[in-house]
Amino acid sequence: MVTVSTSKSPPSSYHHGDLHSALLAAGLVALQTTAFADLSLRQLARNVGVSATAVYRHFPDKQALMQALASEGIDQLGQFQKLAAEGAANPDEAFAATGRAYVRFALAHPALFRLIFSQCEPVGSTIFGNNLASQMLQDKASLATKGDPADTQKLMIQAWSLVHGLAMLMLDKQLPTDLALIDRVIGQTTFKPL
Amino acid sequence: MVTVSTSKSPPSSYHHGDLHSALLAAGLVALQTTAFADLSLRQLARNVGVSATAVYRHFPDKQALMQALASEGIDQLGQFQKLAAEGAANPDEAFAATGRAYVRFALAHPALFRLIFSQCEPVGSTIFGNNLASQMLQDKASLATKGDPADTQKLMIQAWSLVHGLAMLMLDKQLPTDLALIDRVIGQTTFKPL
DNA sequence: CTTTAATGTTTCTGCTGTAAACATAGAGGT
DNA sequence: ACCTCTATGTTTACAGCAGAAACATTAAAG
Repeated sequence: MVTVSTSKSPPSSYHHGDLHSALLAAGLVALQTTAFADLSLRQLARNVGVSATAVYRHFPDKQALMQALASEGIDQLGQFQKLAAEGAANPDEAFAATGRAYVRFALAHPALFRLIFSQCEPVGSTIFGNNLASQMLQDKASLATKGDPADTQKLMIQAWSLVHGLAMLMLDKQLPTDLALIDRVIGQTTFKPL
Repeated sequence: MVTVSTSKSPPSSYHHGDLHSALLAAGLVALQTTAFADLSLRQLARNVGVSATAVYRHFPDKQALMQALASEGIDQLGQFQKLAAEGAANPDEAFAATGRAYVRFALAHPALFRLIFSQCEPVGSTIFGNNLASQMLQDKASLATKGDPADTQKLMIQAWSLVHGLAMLMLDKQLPTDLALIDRVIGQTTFKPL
């Protein structure tokens, strides 16, 4: 997680103090209003008040910065899902809540959400493995399928596909961005197409 | 649909003959090996053998070209789905086959598939409305839900989200690109989480 | 204090989209 | 046959981008 260095460093000209974190923070801010494809290293450098090529002292290239931002996004998503699950009454509700949180996060942070998935393999294999909520999810799925590992895997993938598709279609304006629709599609209880 | 003009025009220097179609065709070819974000007007112009700015006589800007390509992609996807549905034994099978075709098309034409959805609103509201197979799909869904319009809509959106999510997760290497997995996730029969 | 490694800056190259001015050729009117 | 108009090309130019190379500054370690 990026801790936006509130700690030290009066901006004493030349050396910035913590350019690495500053760039990540600026990146996250920029992603609130800019599509990830339109992020420019130079613009970020300008925002931070540093020359264009200074970035390369901290990231080998643009993609490395993007990956770091994506990783940040994965953490935030996971935390958001965890929070949603904790507010649920029972495991089934928690499973559904995690799905709703997934879609809501995507709608709330479109550019960041897209960035996460634009980094394909790099970010450390799969989001799945890196998402803070995924272990908890697996447990709940396993519970719903009474432990059968094949069914559990199938349920997980179906649920993930459903929420991911819904999120993407809404982000891409193929479906209306409608919170009630999310609930209707995901359902209040565990997703059970088996 | 782009008919790759086999018809006329010996390339008599200066005037190309049918640059509009040639650019679309070149674009579709390029998309077989290049991510849509990496498509360059200049490269396309080079491939077609024309100066960089000639493009602007036929498309107001880059996005217009992209939209035209996206529209082409929607048609191709629709045809592919239609074909898949026609080979099915019953309406339920046809519905599932259309979903499988959706994912398979995405895997076979990743850049084109992504391009379609990157064009958000422009392409003429929704893919949904423009997809050749969508009316047929709606009929089959309506049949499965015994005509209830709310349930039909819900079924359509669930099915679309499921296949779209599966396709995107596979394209983004979050899930293995595994044809058997597609079948298991979509199921052989109509998707019935109701 | 001096050396050195980390972190900045300038300058440069080659790519991109696109605007403006100019060139060419084919079609229609005389 | 000739002139003109319009569609469709080309050249040139500009600004913004990612990134390489050479140089500057500074803080910390000897």
